[in-house]
Amino acid sequence: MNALGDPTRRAIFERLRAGPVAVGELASELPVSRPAVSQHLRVLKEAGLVTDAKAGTRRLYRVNPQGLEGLRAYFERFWDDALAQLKQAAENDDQGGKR
Amino acid sequence: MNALGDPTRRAIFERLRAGPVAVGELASELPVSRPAVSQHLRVLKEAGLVTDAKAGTRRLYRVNPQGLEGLRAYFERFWDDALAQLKQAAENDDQGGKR
DNA sequence: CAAGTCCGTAAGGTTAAGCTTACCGTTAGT
DNA sequence: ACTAACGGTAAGCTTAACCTTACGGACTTG
Repeated sequence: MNALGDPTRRAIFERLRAGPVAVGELASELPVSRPAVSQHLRVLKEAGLVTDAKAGTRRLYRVNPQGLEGLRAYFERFWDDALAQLKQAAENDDQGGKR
Repeated sequence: MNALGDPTRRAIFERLRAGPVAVGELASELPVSRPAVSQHLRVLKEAGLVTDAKAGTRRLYRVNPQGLEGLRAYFERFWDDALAQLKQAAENDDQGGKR
């Protein structure tokens, strides 16, 4: 989750949405250097959001559907709870808890 | 999205999932000071993830379902694209890779 | 083997994020 | 009106995130 907090990393992630891309190509399309892209990719990889595969001398990165599923489930749960909270607040004006 | 990048902010957000909470109570449950909580709440509010309402001398914060829906939709779209990408990659492999 | 790509890692500098203390406005109760 | 509780804001410091340059390893080709 922290991984998507950085704008550059989100840009990389969104670029990867279209399909596998090599590190150099990513760097050429972004306003940062190639090593910076490598570091961002490492963060994304450790977060389980992307996977990498050697392709000759290059290295292709792509989105990891499993990692995405985790985030989707996270927000889905949150969303359901928020709705339940709203419904309960609408039905009951009761406020418990503190005095 | 940047709003949920910070661990403390995520803790606040998850605490708010159970229902409306006042600023002081949040601070008492977290390892940070009350002003820090206020600042985090401001970020969350500007991101549209929470809403606030005066309640006497206190101020109750709660999760904003609309903001959550935006995030959910974002990942949903990503999820669909990732699946499409996977399917296409599988088809390409079927046709025999190129060299 | 030699040369050329492509990429990851290390080291260092710079900026911004997060936290704390201090101060002030607002609301409620006595 | 006075006091106390609650919370937002300002100023300042500290740490960590991010970027760049420099270097070295892995792989392919002539």
